[in-house]
Amino acid sequence: MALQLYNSLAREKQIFEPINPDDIRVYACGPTVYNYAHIGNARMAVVFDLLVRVLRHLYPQVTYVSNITDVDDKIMAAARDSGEPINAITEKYTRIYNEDMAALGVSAPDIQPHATTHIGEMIDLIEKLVERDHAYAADGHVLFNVPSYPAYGGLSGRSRDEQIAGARVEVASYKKDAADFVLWKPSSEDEPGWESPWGRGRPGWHIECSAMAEKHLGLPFDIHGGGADLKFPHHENEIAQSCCAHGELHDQGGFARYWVHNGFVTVDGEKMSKSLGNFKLAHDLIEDFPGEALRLTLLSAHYRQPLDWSEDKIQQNKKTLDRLYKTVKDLADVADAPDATLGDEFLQALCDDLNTPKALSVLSALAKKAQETRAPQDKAALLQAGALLGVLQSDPDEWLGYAKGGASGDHSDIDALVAARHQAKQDKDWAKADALRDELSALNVVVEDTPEGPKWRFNA
RNA sequence: GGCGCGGUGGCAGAGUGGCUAUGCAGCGGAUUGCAAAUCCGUGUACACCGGUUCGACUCCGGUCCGUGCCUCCA
Repeated sequence: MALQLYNSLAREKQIFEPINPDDIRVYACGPTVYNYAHIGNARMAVVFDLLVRVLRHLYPQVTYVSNITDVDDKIMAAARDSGEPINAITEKYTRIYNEDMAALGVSAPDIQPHATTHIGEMIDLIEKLVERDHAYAADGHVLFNVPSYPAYGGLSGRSRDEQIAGARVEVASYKKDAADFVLWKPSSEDEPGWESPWGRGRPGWHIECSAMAEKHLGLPFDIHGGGADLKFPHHENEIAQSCCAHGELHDQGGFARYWVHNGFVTVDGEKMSKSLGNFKLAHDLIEDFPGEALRLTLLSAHYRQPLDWSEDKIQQNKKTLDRLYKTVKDLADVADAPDATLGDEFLQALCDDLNTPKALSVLSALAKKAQETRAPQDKAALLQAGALLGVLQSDPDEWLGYAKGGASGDHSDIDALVAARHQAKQDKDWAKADALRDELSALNVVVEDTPEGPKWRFNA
């Protein structure tokens, strides 16, 4: 089945044609690790996790690289503010990021390169750019000369003149052109730095992704992604650096063929951002809600659309999962069908530029069908569809609260109340039975009468 | 100002030139001592104004509103 992706570079949906169908190569810009990731950051991780899952379903091998930016002025500022060493901060937040994303069902990338371990590759790349007259050293800095790359601006769709007209920042005096950007900058003694042909310094932001993508994937590779706000300047600059370093002055696809950008998470219609203070940390949310409910919420809108975040929406998606898990529980005695294949309609939805809302509607239809037919292949189709989305993989008893937390909890009191109510029912003492139900409700316990006798669970 | 995206039923959210999206919530019914679950039924939705068309929510033009990027940003 043909995968279609909206390619930001072409500004249209295109059929994905791999460079080498035997190894699909994907790069997504990862976090700068100086504090907790918010749910907007998590959206990118979940979206690209899904894209990689779909690619793995379609192709025999996928190499997914997503970096950790562990050298950055914001990290230095965080270190100053907290008094902690820089590497303590970056290690801490890298670990937390990976844990939090795992809680959202995000599989680890195949390779998670750190910027600080690729300084040599960055210096090599900068040297190439200097040799080819695309970059120049000035005042301890090395800058990329934007006018040397005529195709500049192709991704974000703005000419160089437009950028200058809109420039909000003061232009440093050492720049030849207002649009030029930093590849390397000097570090003072108390700042992290590496020896280079231009003295002790550290890389600018954009060069790391060019260097790491090239090292781990080779050029050109298939798909490069990230949040929509990275289109300009970050991705624009990556393209400029990588294409110019290799003499690809005209083909913007000389770096990556397809550019995929996810939309923002908003709050009350406004972009979630650290400066507005309207952000929700993934780390906090996973304390309060199941990761799967958060993941489903992130997938409930198409990835390129804005997603307005609210607790109500999480609850709604949790209820959807509750219903689906009830279906799975219902089908517990239906045999597995290991050789069953994923339904076409479901895969088609995801192959249409990751149309997750459509896919979710198919998922509901699959659940309904499986419930009706109780056929092994229908059950398998439901579970496989869930697996591709990264949901519905927990134990339904666990999810629904029937699993009572193993040996840790003593529930003899609840068992006694349930038994007493059952006895009252046998005696047709409805008043007493209802009173006991109320007591149990107060303990957050739901009792369900089934043909096999009463069952109870904690109200999740 | 430049470039872009969007306005769909109570809410969320796809999609299509003519045929039920779907989910959550609600309503009616079946079932149930009660409840839960399940099943059946149930909504004359596509910002506004023009145009094209046999027919537009879907295409074109305009208007209004919201929102994003324009070198911190997923």
